[in-house]
Amino acid sequence: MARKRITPGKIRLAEVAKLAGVSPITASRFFRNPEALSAGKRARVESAAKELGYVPNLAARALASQRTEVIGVLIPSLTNNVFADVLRGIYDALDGRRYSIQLANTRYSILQEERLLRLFLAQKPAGLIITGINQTADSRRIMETVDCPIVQIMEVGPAPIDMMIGFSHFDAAKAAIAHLLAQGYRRIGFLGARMDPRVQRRLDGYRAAITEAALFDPQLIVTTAIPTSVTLGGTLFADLLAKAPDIDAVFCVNDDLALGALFECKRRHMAVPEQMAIVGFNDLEFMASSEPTLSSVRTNRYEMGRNAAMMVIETLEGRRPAEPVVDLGFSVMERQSSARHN
Amino acid sequence: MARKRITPGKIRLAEVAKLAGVSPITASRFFRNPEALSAGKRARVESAAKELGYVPNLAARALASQRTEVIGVLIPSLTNNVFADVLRGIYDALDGRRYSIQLANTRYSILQEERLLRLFLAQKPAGLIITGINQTADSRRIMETVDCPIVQIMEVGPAPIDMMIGFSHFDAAKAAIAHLLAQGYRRIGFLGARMDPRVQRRLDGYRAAITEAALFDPQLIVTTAIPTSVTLGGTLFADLLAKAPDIDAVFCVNDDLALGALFECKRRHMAVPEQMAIVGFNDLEFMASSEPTLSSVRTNRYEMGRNAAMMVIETLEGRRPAEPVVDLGFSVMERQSSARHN
DNA sequence: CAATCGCTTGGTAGCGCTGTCAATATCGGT
DNA sequence: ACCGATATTGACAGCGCTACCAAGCGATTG
Repeated sequence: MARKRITPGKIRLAEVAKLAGVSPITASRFFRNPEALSAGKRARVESAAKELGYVPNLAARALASQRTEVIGVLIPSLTNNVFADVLRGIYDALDGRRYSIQLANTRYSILQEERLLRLFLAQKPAGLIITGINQTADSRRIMETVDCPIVQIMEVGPAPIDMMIGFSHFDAAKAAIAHLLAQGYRRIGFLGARMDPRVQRRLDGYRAAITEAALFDPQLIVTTAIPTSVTLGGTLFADLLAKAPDIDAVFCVNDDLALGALFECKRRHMAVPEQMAIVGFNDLEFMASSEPTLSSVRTNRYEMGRNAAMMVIETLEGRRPAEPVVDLGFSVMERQSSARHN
Repeated sequence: MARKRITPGKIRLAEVAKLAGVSPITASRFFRNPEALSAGKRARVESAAKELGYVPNLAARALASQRTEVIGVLIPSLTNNVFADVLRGIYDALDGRRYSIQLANTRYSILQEERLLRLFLAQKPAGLIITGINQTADSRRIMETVDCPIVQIMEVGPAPIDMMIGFSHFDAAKAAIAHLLAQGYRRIGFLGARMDPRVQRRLDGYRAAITEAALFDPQLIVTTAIPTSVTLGGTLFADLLAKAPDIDAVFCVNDDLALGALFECKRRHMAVPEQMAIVGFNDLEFMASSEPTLSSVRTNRYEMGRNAAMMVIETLEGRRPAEPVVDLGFSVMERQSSARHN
């Protein structure tokens, strides 16, 4: 038996079209490509839509058009401040646009990432933003075959899947060490936590710089797989001091560790920078207002998120960015904690 | 003319049903309510789906069923650590479940919130999580008429729209001040930034406690609409000292301000807590490992997010929580920065 | 003046799934 | 063995929108 499942009060495209005196398909076009309509009809549809308070049904649109206006974002952590800034950039770029964000947390697991990727791509996203350049072979293959703009963020490297925006963690760490060396420090320790691929590359940069200066010593390196925290910074710093009591500086792979190291210095009544220089990474807001102020490597996280989203949007709108790989660089912020070593 | 738009390679529910030897509707039921099938068919559909790598088309499902499996989340800030924890809780609760999250940032504007709310509700979300209890009258009316579980988070108060989980910011601030009073402090300053409704209630709590002790003095209060930061904490603390040089303690509405105040003390060579006690709010991770360790009011942010999501899910699954309003409480973490005043 | 072109508009059918109800199978009780 | 109740299964149409193609129409062209 045919029982119409009509929803009485709901305003559909057909209602708008009727009020505007056009066909439904013309009304549909108004929402997708207003320029295709003649000025008269455009105005009629617009006012009809406003009068009725029409809101398009995205599910119907997605089903009929076989695509969505959702941009998938895969990040490894929700807690890390670094990603908060990136996300803010992404959301800001999309503000007021038709696209929306679908966020997922890979928890630093590339297997989890692959699973989420399959889930995302099955729903035909308009675009994809994914963290880093270390995906599983399968993930990579899937992404190469899929037909939507993809931006890898947080770092740059060879062979982008599609587009890429970030900076060289290797160079950034190397520059931080170069700064310490230039300031006269010689026994420079390394503190690393979580040791995800990007942190690993910072370690490589440290190693390269310190080896070039013929100052390498494995005793100077303390790392752990444990997620980062300020408390952990203190602990790792204590470990480092136990292994190498004669260090005169420490490079921390992020600012939380640096802050933890600073507090540990205070607890031990070690003067910073006189007895111990400290350099962090990311340049979170607090680094500039601690006592002493803490040196760090500034990374452009908000811009990274914002630009990544813009690259996706522009590609979708047919204005593909001229340069698919964007290096946003970094800058070493030289502050009190790494002032010149007498 | 009828030209079928058939997508050749795609696996639809019909294909799965055919391979399993059942009708499409039975296969459909398998994915929504497996228990409704006989064991035999259930196994057949399951293996057919796996063999074909079937992934349901969510747009079609949403269109046909007139609902989505998306839970909308409205938060005022993406940067604030506090919400990072809440979000983590929400995402964790939904992990492995069918529901997904649609996140939106109100930027502390209830007008923006209302706009986003309309946008969300037009897409018929499965549920909604919204921050705070201060919505526009229109927002409130819209939410009251909509038929999906709604949880207000971050605080508790009278007249929940539907469900509510949080704690009393008034009581929490009052408890922090009570602690300082009990420790022997008498001239207790207040530092507030952003001054959103919840911060406002913390100010109310401060005022109530300090008035009860007959120690109220408007000179002790420094607030600003500027968003919070560590740097701002230092600045506000300096302002406070200028207005009331004789203060012996300061209560900061969040931990960033508290950290900024601590650094400012160090810059001024003021001993903490001997010359200046400091208490923060939220108990972020670093509070326990600073030097000196910083007292704070612990709030259960992760649990709040997690429970809010669970309340939505349980309602959706017909197991509505017995108690619609959950007070998660708080605890005053007494640390070195507010040690007993001689 | 017929042929051509580009712009705008409309008709038709179908996107993949599920709500509704009907039909059939199964079962225990008497 | 029969009956009604319950558990399973199926048929049909429709959710609201857009892809596709065709047609109308005035302007342009040789």
